[in-house]
Amino acid sequence: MNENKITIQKIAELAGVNKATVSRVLNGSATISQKTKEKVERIIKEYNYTPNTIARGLAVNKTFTVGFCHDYKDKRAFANHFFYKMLQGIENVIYDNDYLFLMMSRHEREDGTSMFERVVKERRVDGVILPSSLYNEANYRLLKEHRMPFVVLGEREFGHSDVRWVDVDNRQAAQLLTERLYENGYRRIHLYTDQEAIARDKFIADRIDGYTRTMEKLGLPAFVATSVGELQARGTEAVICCTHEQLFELLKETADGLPLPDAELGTFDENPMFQYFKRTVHYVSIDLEKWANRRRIFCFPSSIKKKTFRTLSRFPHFWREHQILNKGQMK
Amino acid sequence: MNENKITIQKIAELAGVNKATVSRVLNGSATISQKTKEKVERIIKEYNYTPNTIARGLAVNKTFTVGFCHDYKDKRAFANHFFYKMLQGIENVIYDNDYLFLMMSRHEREDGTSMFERVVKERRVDGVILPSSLYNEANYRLLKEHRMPFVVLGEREFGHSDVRWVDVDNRQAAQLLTERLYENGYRRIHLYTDQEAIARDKFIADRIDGYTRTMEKLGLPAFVATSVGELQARGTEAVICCTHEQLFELLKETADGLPLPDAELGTFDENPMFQYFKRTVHYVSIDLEKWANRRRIFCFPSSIKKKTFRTLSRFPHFWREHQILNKGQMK
DNA sequence: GTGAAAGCGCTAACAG
DNA sequence: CTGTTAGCGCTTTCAC
Repeated sequence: MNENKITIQKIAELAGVNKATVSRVLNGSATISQKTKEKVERIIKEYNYTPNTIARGLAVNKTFTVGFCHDYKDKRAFANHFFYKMLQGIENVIYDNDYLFLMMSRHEREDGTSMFERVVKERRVDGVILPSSLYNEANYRLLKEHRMPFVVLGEREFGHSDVRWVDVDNRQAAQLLTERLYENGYRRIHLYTDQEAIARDKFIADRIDGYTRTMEKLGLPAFVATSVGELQARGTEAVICCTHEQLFELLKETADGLPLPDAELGTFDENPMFQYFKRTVHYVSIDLEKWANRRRIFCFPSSIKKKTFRTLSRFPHFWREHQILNKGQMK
Repeated sequence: MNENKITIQKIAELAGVNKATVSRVLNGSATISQKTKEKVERIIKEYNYTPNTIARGLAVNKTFTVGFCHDYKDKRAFANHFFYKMLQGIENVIYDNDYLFLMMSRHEREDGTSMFERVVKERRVDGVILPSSLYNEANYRLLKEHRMPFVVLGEREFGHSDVRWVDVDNRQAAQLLTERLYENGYRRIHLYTDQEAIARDKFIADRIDGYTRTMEKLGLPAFVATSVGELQARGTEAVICCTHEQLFELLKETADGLPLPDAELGTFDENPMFQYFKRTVHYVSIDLEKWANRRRIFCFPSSIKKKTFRTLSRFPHFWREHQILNKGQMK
C-alpha cells in the first residue's frame, strides 16, 4: 500500500534510537533524557509522524472509541430535536477527550446477530452509550459478560444496582409545566398520553406522577387521558402532551377540524419549529448545551482524558444524586 | 483483563489445528478439507467465537469502518431534516455491508490539528464521506496524500476530475417549484436568497439558475432578492426561499408583523413540521428513503460487500450521469 | 491441505 | 536512561 508509510520503527532509525524510546517520548514517560526526547520530537515533527492508534490499541487492549447505539427503526428518535442536541453534546465531550465516536444501530444482520453485539464482543469500542429503550436484560448480560462499560440514556431499572444512567428530572418538569398552566389561569388541566407507554417508559410514568401531585397540591382534580375523546368530554382547558406524538396528534386537522380547538397545548422538550406553529405550544425544556458544557449531562468528567475508559462504569448518577432539575423555560 | 478471552489461537488448540487453518476457514479459503473445516466451525460455534476485526485490520491494513465528517459548528446541518434522512440512509448501507460508521466532526483540538485530519492520517477508517462544505483544497490534499477514498455530499468543483460526489438535481427542483407556483396562479414569483451563499454554494447557484430559466420559459421576469425589502417593493406574490433559513426569516413575526403576509412561500426539502405551520409552505423534496433503499443516493453499490473499500473511489456519479431528478412533491 | 514463522505498528516488562 | 524481547490477534507467504 502506502510504501513510504512512516512508522515508529522508521522514526527510531532516523533518530538513532530504539523504537521503545520513541514510544516513551510519545507517551510522555518521565524516564527520558531531555536530549533524546528533543531529538526524537524533532524527527517526529520533521517527518510529520502520527502514531497509529489502532496498533497502539491492539497492544494496550483499547480502542479509544466510544460507541453510541440507537434504534434505527425508531423514527421518533430521529425526528426528535432533543435527541440531536444530546448527540452533539456527547460528541463534543468525546472529541475533547481525544476519543472517537462510533455510531451503532440496533441493526440485525442476516446471520441473526446484531451489529451492536458484534461491536461489543470484538471490543471495537471502550465503552457504550445506549438509550434506555435499548437497555434490556439481554444487552445487560452481553455488556457485563464482556466487561464493557456503558451508560444508559434515560432512567430504567431492572434490579441491577450497577447500572449507570443519566436523565433529567421528569417529575419536576411536569410540575413546572402544570404550575405554569395554572398561573396562566387554566384549571381543567389534563394530561394526554399513550396507554402502552405508561407501563413501558419510566419517563412517562414520572411525568404523570409530577402532574398528578402538582394538581393535588393545587387542589384540582387530575385527569390522565389516553384518547382525544376523553379530553373532549372533560371540557379540557389545557392539555399536557406527554410526548410530541400526542402533541402532533392534537395539532393535526381532521375531518371535523382541530381535535381541541380551544384548549391550550403543553409539552416537554423544545422543538425550534414550535414558534412557527399555528397553535401556541407551552413547553418545558432543559438547556442541554449549558449542561453539556458542564460535562455533566453525559457523565463524562474531564478527568477521563488519556485514562482508561473503564472509569466510565464508576461515574456516579450525577442527575439523580445532585437532583439537578429541569430549568423550566416556558413560552 | 478478560483472562478467558477467546482468540484464534485458542480455537486452533481446541480444534487441534494451527491458527492459520482457523484463519483459512474464517476467510472461506478454498484449500481446506471439508473435514477440518467442519471441525473448526463446530468449535467456533461451540465457544461462540468472534474474530477480532481490529487485529484482522492491523494485519490486512483495513479498518472496516467508514467515516462521516460533519461540521459541528454548522447548526443548520443539525437542524436539517434532510441531513438526518441522509445519515440514516448512509448508516443502513454501511451496516448492510458489515462496515462500521464513525462520526467525525471538524473539531479542532488544542494542538491545532483536527480530529478529521488525525483519523485520516492514522487510517482509522477505510473511506470518508464529507459534506461539500467541508471539501476544500486542504482536505483534498490531505485525503489524496493518504490515499484515502472519499465521496463528497453535494456537488462542488475544484478542478479535480478525480473527485466523486453525489447530489440531487437542484436545477430541476427549482424548475418544478417555479412551475407549480405558476400553475397555482401566481405570476410575480420571486426568489429569496443569501447574497454570500450565491457564490459560495453551488446548490444555491443551481437553484437560482433553474428558477431563472423557468421564468424565462414562462415569459415572466425573474427576480432574485437578497433582502426582505426588495421582495416587499416588488409586490411579490410568491417567494421561493433558497434555504430554510430564508423561509424561517419570512415566517418570523417582527414588530411590523409578518414580512410578507400575503405572499405564498415555497422552498426546497421537506420538514415534517411544515404541516403544523401557521403559513402554508410549498416545497419540492426528494424521496430520500426510496433512493436510499435503491442504494444509489449514497453511491454504495451492494457489491462492495467484503471487498476493499477502495472501490468507493471508483464509483460513478450516479446522480449526474443518470440524471435522476427530484421527484417534485408539492403541498 | 496444513503447519511454521514472520509481520502489521505499537507497548511493556526486563535487563543492563 | 535506553535497548532487547516478547507479545496484542490476526493474516500470509513459504515449505512440506
